[in-house]
Amino acid sequence: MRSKNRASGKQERTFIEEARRAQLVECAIEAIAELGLHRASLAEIARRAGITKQAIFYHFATRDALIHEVLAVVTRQGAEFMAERSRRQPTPADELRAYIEANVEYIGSHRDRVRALVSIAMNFTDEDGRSRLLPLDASVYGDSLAPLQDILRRGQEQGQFGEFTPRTMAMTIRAAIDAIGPQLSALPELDLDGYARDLVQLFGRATANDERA
Amino acid sequence: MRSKNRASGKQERTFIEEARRAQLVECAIEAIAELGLHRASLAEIARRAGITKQAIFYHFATRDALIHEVLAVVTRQGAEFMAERSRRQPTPADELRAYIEANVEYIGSHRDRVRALVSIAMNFTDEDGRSRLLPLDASVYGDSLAPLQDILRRGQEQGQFGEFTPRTMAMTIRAAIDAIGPQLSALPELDLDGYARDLVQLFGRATANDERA
DNA sequence: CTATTTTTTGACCGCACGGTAAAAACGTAG
DNA sequence: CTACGTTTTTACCGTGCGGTCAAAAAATAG
Repeated sequence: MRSKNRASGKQERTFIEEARRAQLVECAIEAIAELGLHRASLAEIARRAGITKQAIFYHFATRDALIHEVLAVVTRQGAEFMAERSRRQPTPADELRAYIEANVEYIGSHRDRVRALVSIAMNFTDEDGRSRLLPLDASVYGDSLAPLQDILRRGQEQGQFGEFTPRTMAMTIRAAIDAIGPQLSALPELDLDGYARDLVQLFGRATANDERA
Repeated sequence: MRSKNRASGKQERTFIEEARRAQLVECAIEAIAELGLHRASLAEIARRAGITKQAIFYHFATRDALIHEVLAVVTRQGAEFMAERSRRQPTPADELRAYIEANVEYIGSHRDRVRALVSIAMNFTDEDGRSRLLPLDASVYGDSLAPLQDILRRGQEQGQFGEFTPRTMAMTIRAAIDAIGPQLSALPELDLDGYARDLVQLFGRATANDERA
């Protein structure tokens, strides 16, 4: 019984249910990446899954629930990817380089997911204009910025980095990275490796300590 | 007769019509900035103008026409603002500083317009996902970047700037500036003057010629 | 084979959207 | 006051949306 699952809170999901949920999430990602959030209707997502719209409601209570699941899946997978790539680096400058390279690589190899994420972040709003993503807003302007700011501060304390406002530097680095997504849509042949190299050089100079011997 | 105006192409618009059009554009800007493009329905815009939805069709053929007019008005006013502020500067480095400062100032003093512009740029799409803003896309990834790249190239030729890829540097500068909008929404108390100073310093270092005597 | 549970569908609903047509209100010149 | 052109409203359409409900179809268990 489903009601038993719900009541007990346990996720005794069937094999089929798990598979369908995963499939629907994937189809939602593709639809959102391709059409934007507000055009990715349940009918459209269902069509891509080879299912009727009404069947979605068996697996997800509302459309919002499906979108939230998309968010959860994408952010979790993104975190896993970044965790894999960010082996310990000897110095803050190396950490910064690794951070930029890993981010650019992720964006390049997961364009659909990034596109979908951006579309959701920008358009998943309440009846008023307020974002329904306080957790994500916090993650974008907090969690996601925090590790960067941490690297920058440590670099300054150790004298490897010069004087600057860590928050502004962190925001600028993230902005430069996040700008890649839209650019890829406009000009798909963009040389990502070269771009990453440019960014590493750019922010290497911007963070460098001028007063070095 | 209206048809006469249309047929001749002449804009013999009444005083009232001109005023209504301007009012509707302003209301549309506010609605889009507040609710996002897809929630800014004709009914909502009409409500803000104290008019019925159907009256809009007398002044604008379709909703798209109204949105396009919003775009035209905002971009034109923005260009006027920037033209005013960008007095000739003696060196490329000064030009770059002036460019950053003028942009940040504009964003700070026209938040609604910037928000609306961003929402339109991100969501004004065709039935497929393709942007309906080739002119704006060109302006965002071309026209708007071109003067920046121009400054950067001249600085390199004159030896005031060091070695870097002008396109990447220009993209990063624009990304840093454009990131202000979303940040303002999240934390409205942001110190814009300080932010502008930080950016000027940051990109001053990033563009500097290391091999200077 | 049958009974039961899980999964999917078909038929709807109410709603808000962009858009249309015709009539009413308004302003103004003769 | 009247006639005429301008502006706005009232009354509608058709469409697609998210969502509900009961019945049908697939699985699964006995």
